[in-house]
Amino acid sequence: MLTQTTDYALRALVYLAHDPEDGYHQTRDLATALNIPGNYLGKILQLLAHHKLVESQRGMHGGFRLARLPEQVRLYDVLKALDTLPTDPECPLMTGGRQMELCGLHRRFAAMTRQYLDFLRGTTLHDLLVDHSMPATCPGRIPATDPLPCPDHAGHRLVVLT
Amino acid sequence: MLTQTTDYALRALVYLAHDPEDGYHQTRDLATALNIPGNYLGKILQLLAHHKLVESQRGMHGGFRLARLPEQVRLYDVLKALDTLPTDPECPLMTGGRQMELCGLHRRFAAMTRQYLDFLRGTTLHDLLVDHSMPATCPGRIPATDPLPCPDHAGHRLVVLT
DNA sequence: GCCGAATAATACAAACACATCCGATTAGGA
DNA sequence: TCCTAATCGGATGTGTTTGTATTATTCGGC
Repeated sequence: MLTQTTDYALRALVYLAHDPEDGYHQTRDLATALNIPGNYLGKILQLLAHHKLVESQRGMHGGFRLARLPEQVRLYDVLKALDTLPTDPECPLMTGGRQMELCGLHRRFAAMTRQYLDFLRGTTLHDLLVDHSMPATCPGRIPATDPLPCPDHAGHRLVVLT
Repeated sequence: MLTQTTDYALRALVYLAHDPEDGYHQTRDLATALNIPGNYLGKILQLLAHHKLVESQRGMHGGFRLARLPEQVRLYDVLKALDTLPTDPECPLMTGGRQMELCGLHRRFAAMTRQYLDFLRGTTLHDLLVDHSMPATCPGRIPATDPLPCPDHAGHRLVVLT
């Protein structure tokens, strides 16, 4: 569901979103705090910077910070920047005509995909932070399917493992 | 959403499911009909055979056929055989303790994943064949989210592209 | 019962993407 | 001017998707 790269990116962004006014955070700090290979995280952050999701600053006291408010960064934007959005499934048995008729198999997976995309479009970094309950903006009605079992954890950023 | 291999496998199985009593179908025929590289399809079919989803017969008039009735093959079984089921996401920030507490990010993706798994468990090859409407067994409530736009196409197997 | 054609089964390898690491370069602060 | 940290390019290992070739079965005809 979540590719490694995407997971790393989202975790870093959530970290940065905790208080957006906090200035720049260095790659190394993020990497150790989030338990992510530093070199790779660097590349991911660069990608996010190219797509204007984070801003970078070189030199001393440099690092990365969010380029927008957490409310303005949808998961959709992140996956798009990383090019890990699921593709619109077309039935490969129909590719010839413009007749966009999906076979039963692909129609179902298309529905799942659309639901997933709705979820990505309806959820922002801010939603992930608040987290007391599922956000009203989540169209996937996930909470109905499965009420969250675990209690929330506010000081999330401090709970990082060894 | 659907990996290439999984898509190939499901398409081949749906093909075979059209009439399960029809005897054996050769890899080459499946490959040309479904527009799938034959060599690779052979490997996939072997995998499915090892997992008892299809039966194989060598030699003249040999090939592959379903090992069970279409109603008894869930998408879940197929993905499991191909080892492409999504893994239960655990929050990587918590891996140390047995305290299975997922952070907001991973909790949401876990919910999406569970929904996807329910869909896979609730859908069989037979459901894909009938296809007049979403099957009652589909717990993902996908139809509510998105009523299927396209009309059904019964003679699916004959509609294969050039 | 034996031979040869048909077909799955298996092995090997090339091309590509993903995840990871490393070293050299560039820019900003003190 | 130095130190620091991002930036950039390449090298490595693994997994996926595909192609080619060889082997092992099974069937049909003689």
